[in-house]
Amino acid sequence: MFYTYLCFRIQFVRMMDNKKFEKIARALSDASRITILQQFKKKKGCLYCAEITELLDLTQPSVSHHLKQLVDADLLIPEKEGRNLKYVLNEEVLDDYISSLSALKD
Amino acid sequence: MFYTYLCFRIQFVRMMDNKKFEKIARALSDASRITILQQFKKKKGCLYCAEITELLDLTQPSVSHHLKQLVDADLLIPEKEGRNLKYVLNEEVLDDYISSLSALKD
DNA sequence: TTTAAATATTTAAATGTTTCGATGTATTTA
DNA sequence: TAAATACATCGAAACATTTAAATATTTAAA
Repeated sequence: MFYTYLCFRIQFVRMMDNKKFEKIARALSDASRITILQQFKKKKGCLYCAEITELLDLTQPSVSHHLKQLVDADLLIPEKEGRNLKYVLNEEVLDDYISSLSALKD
Repeated sequence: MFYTYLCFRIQFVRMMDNKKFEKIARALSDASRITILQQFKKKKGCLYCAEITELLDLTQPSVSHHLKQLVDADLLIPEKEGRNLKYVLNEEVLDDYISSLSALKD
């Protein structure tokens, strides 16, 4: 006797308006910010502000500015830990953005 | 007797460098250009320059500028037809961009 | 071969972005 | 409580983008 399992995943896509889409695209349109996001892959989706500053060959105010763009676009979620700041990658917003892009093809 | 078909699609993902990714994201970070891309859904993936100019409440040179951004990012493929210009949505590049975004999550 | 139509380019003004130095604000440690 | 650490904000310079008016180019039609 065999059982066949059909596995699938339901993704609840929060529909994104154009303003939001534009903001995310703009946040993604900078070399430093792309570098930042790619680092999350290596650190299991969470990174500290200080680690990012080391990574980037930019001054601390510049890094702060870039992180603000990513947080304002909801791509990163900031979590305060004492006087340090931890950032978590917001995969849901990334998925919503991807869904909006896919919708352009239908 | 039953036959079960497992259907799948192999997508050949052309790996995209950060420069390219940045260019596409920037092309997508403007309200007018988002509006342009969304129109393709309604017109089966191809649109004429004149249709886009009507759509956009901008002067012809401005529209020309926006279309250039999208073409330079390879999101649109221009095809000359006499003195008209037809644009075709480049779904492959869109897929590559989506793949690069998905890769941020791994 | 003029003339008209469709699109591109140039130029310039207005606006937005990136960057850094200087400074401000929390928070922890001495 | 004073000093140190981590991060944010302000102000200004450099640079990029958006937009439109004017003009150029390409192609088709008269």
